[in-house]
Amino acid sequence: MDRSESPMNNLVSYALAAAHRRINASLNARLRKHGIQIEAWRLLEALDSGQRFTMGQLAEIVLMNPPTLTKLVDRMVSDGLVHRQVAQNDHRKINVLPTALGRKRMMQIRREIEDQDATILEQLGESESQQLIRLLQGIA
Amino acid sequence: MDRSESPMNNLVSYALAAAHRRINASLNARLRKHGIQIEAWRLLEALDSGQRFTMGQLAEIVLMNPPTLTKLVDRMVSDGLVHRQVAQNDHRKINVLPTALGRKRMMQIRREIEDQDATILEQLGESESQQLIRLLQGIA
DNA sequence: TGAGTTTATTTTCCAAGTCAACTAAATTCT
DNA sequence: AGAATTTAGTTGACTTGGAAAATAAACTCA
Repeated sequence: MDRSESPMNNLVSYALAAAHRRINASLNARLRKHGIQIEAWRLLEALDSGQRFTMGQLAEIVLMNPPTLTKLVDRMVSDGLVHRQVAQNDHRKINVLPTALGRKRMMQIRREIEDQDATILEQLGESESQQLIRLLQGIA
Repeated sequence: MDRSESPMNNLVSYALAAAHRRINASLNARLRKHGIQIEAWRLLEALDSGQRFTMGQLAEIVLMNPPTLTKLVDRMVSDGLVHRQVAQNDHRKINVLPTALGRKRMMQIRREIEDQDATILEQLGESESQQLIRLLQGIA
């Protein structure tokens, strides 16, 4: 097992960045034809549960910083995918809600993502994928 | 915060993105005090072997697209960390070489990175880290 | 040889991300 | 109550990233 091609290859952080880059690139290529960003899909997917989420909660879920999320939601609002609603109990908080179009778009894209994930599953095998997820969750 | 009901949490791609985000954030925080970007460190680290690398090879190693790397190298040149040299055998290719300052800076930062990686190693354990790296390399 | 193609890197123009400052609502503390 | 503090989200100035086009050197082959 030789991975000492460079001193970086022994670092978890590098292996993680490399793997992330690769799968993100292929995910992005797939989503490009839907004209949507991966974070936007995650947002729609989270919203699909029917649960109400605030901007802050969504920022954590979609893995973005708050200012970046604000701008993403701005774009999604003008694309008619979601809308904002001030929370009734706390007027500082903003709930984001999906539109009918948003839900529809999400369903289309979900297939693409599952397909992508199936490719990884096939490449690594079922049990190794499970284990990979487990190890990754140990970090995050 | 349990959101394992969400369909995203079973996806390798999501677990990977979440783990990557977390470790990158902590790595960035550490490197901020050195005023350097993680990709810049990777570049200096690669160059440290003494091997000559072209822009294209470096783009792969530091995990950046060529246009982005061009800009990073521009910045590093004006910071006095590296310099460019047209390859003698093929005048399309550009070799990037470290300056004395670049080498010095790299050594300082290497400690920071190794320290960060040790934290992960501690958190996951030696053998699980090895296995994580192995699984990640199966993807990349 | 030289027109046509491929390869390496950079440029341009635009989209997205970051940090720090800001607004506004809620909470805390005398 | 009401000044001070904390929390949620946005804004603005600036930096970085990305796709596609441009440049320029090397290769192909009739």
